[in-house]
Amino acid sequence: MPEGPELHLASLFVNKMCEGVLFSGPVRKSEVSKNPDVAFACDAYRISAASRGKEVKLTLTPIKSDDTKAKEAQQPMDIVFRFGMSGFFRFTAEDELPKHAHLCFYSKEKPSRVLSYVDARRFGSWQPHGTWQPDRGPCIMFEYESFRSNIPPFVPARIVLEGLGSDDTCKDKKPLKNDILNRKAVTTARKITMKDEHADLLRLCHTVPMEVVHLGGKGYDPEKADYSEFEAWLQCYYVDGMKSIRDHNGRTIWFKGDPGPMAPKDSKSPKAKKRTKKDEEHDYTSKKKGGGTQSESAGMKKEIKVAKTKKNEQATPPRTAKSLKVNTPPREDKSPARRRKTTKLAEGSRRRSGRLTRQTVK
DNA sequence: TCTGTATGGGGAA
DNA sequence: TCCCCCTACAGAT
Repeated sequence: MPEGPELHLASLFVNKMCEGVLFSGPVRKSEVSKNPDVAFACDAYRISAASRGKEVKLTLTPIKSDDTKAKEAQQPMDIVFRFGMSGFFRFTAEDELPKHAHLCFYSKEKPSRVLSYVDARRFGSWQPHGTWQPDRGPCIMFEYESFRSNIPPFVPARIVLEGLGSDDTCKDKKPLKNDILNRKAVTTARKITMKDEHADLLRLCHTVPMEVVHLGGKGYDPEKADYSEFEAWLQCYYVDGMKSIRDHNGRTIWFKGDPGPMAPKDSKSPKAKKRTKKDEEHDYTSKKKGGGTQSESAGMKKEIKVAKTKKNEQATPPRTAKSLKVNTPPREDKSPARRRKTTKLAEGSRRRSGRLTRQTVK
């Protein structure tokens, strides 16, 4: 499922920060981004946001003035964002524009404030005049009934899904559609989840991200937010005592107990992963010492690209370590060193709350 | 300085 | 099915 909760929180963030703010001028794109320019310039406009699954839509709405009434009225523009691995929104002073800000909306006042789309890895994308991607499935958080009705049962998942109807048979039916899931409902859902090992898998796809959305008042700021509450909520991902295996795509699956019959036969934990020939070929940095092969030239090409990128972007001061307190049952190894290690490795990913599950079912 | 890890999604094979 | 698009950062060397 990944980023659902995070994208939704991003839309809430935009609406909160941009409420009452008048934006003005052109939308500016960084030079390094390969995403399309946003041909929108307006003397005065407002910004609002909505989310659906793993997409966020910004709507730029021009404000009519006497001047513009005489001219042709400018139309609103939707821009649909997908965050890739590292996208998020910030709202800052103009002189505090974040590194890797790739699309910027400037407020009308001086000095300006800026709503910026920030994306270090640049895997994210945006589409001017965009629409919700038509071939995506229903939003598991806010189109739960649709999500539930037309899911073809993948054969490997048959055992898990067997016996599930198209209807949600759980007693707690509050968190549907655009209803607001209150804390009481979350608690109820959690009790059901904990109580029944065979809790409805489809429902968990809905309740787990909704729990993240409703974790409470820490706000949305992927660079500065306090993730301790979220980290305490995690039950499996990077939690001491849990197991992990790489699947055939090299993706790490976290779980506890028996991995099940479909576990990759030669799978290893991430740390024990043996370096393969494919890894070597993929690793352009190690080619520096080699001699004149085709892959080397490809590697060098990449290096040049990397150097180019670094030239365009300023260095970031090192981040300070964040503390991690996991409020789950006591574990054997609680040494600060161990905790620091797992925390830092996971930090960047764990903060991407939506892609995490409390209990991975595989 | 080098290496491994994070893993969404487009597109080629 | 797999490559590729990218950067940040911790830990190893």
